[in-house]
Amino acid sequence: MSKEKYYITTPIYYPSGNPHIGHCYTTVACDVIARFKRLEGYDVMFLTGTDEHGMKIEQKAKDAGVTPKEYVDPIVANFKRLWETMDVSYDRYIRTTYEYHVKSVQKIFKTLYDKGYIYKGEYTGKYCTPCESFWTESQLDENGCCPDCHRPVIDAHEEAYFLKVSEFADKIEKFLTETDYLEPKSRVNEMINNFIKPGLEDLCVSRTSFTWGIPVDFDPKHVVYVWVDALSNYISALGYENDEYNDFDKYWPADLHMTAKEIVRFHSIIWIAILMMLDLPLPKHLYGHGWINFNGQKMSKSVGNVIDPFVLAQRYGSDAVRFQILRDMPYGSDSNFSNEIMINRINSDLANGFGNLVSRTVAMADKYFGGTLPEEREPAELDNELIEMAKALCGTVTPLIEQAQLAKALEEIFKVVARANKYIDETEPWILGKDETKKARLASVLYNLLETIRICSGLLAAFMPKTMPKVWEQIGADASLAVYDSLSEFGKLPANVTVHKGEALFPRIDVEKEIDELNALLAPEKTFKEDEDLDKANVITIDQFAEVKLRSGEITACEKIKKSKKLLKLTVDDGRNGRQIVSGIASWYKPEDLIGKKIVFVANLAPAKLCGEMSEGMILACDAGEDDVRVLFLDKDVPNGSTIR
RNA sequence: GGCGGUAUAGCUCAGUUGGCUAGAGCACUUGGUUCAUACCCAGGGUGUCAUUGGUUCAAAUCCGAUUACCGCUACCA
Repeated sequence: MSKEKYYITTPIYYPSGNPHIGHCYTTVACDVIARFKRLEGYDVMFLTGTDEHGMKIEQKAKDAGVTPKEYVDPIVANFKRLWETMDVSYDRYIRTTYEYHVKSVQKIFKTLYDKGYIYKGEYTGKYCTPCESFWTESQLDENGCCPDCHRPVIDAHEEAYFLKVSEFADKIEKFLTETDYLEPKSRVNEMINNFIKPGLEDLCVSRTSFTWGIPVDFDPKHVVYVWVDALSNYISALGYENDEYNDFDKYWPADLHMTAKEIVRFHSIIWIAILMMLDLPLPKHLYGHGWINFNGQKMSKSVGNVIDPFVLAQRYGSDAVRFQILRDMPYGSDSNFSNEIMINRINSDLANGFGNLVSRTVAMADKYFGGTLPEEREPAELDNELIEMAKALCGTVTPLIEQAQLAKALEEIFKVVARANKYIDETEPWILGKDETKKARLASVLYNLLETIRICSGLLAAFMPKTMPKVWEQIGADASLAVYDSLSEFGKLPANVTVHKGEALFPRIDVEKEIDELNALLAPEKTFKEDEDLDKANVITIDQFAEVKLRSGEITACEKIKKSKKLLKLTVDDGRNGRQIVSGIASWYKPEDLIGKKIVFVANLAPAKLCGEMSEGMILACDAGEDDVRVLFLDKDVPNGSTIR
């Protein structure tokens, strides 16, 4: 009987920066599923990797004065180090810079070209002449100007290859609506309504504006653009069109592509189109999960809330981190993360719930029987509910894990843990322990607890691979009892099992103390590169500075501009006739946060019309982080219209 | 602006095809217990089920309107 295969993938991550908790979530979720599938007896292929080409990396490498490969190598090493830290059991790691992948992509590109699915055309974009950069409409700033230098852009054309995805619109729509490929289902609507219904456009799949990528072998001034390059990793890593591996026939199609929601589009439309063009079988499932927010806001360095997974793993153990990020991720939507949530979760579920259950059970077996249970038993009616729950658990959890509903699966397991704790109170083993005639009853109680722990720990092993073997050691089970079939049977431990008291599995954490320490750790993290920008060429004279007229003002009214996501319309009391200023800060401030506040504005900026609203000036704000902006506020008693110098 | 979604206890959320006093976990609080990691068990809620109109014997649950918030809106990877 040959084992069934199971092929699961993470996206390949873009190593333009170091990995964070978001990468952890996707990868750890895949790891749990992969481990669980292995437990079930599947022949699992778990793939992860890095997507290392593209303009952004070329640029970052240039800034750092190294080659793109040199830039990327240490970051890739960090990704691998993180997966090691987090006990991620990937079977294969692909880098798009690997020779074999390059070969595959070139062949795929050529095949698509020969089949007529790729054709040469012209790409129209926005071009900023001073920056020598191409931009897309969506990248432009709120004024429709260059996002870097904020100067106007012009229409520009470059020769490029296009992929005829438009031809496949109907087939893709059918695939998305008639199969359960894309989960959660709400994403299907978004894909259909936003892309397919308005008319799917052909996709530009090559670039000439940068060189860090896979060359189109029959037209070397072109580089294969991300779509064909990155997405192909899922098949090139199995040896499709290369000699490095040859298990494509064995593992393809993928059983599950796991991704975060922002790249669902690529995996549900573009990837499917490419596979259809290549006449390859289509993957079975795509799960687009939500993001991890920090205290309800996006993660941001300036708030000190970027969570370094290495730090967390070091402080709490990788298992606790794995547990937490999966435990609170609701199916299909974003989750909240904070140090406090994490610590509370560790305390209540892991320390108080599961850890303490193991601790008290083992301690009693030790105290009343010297560690080894006698074989005599005395069952009672009371035992049945616990036993039935434990026996049914595996059957409940298995499909949940299959559907990537990992939070739900954990919830089910911890219901049984809670029931076991209650069972101890109901049976009162400490009273049985004092009565010589109740030894058989006591042995039954403890045995039932040990068995319940065995089943729970067997199912939890995919989630917390480091800790569960310690549990088995303590309850006197060896790993052979943590095989899948034994997890739906009750009574696998030997009747005269011997337990071994051990360390607390998950020590309780002092919440307040811990949070203080974490905050202290995060505070000095900030590093600034600004000084590097302040070279001699940027020095200005005091007269030049005086040309900018800065004044104080008070925001007397403020509202969102309906047509724009970013813009707020401010009415400012400038100590004179008042003026209206439009500012692109809606992502960070709500109108009610601003009304009544004193701000600094540029008084002599040329007026401009933004989204149909006149803006007379600009308020000052500071880039507090990668995606964080803070307005400069003045003291309440500063008169409106004062000169600032 | 277009398309979609959500609005339920202090917090995070369950509430299946409309049906009995609307639930869970956390937090809080009272009591119990002592085997255990100051832990575990039990009890404790005046929640306008966002607002509003409608369908129905009956609506948190279906339909309409309103408000608020969120997601997606394509060549960034």
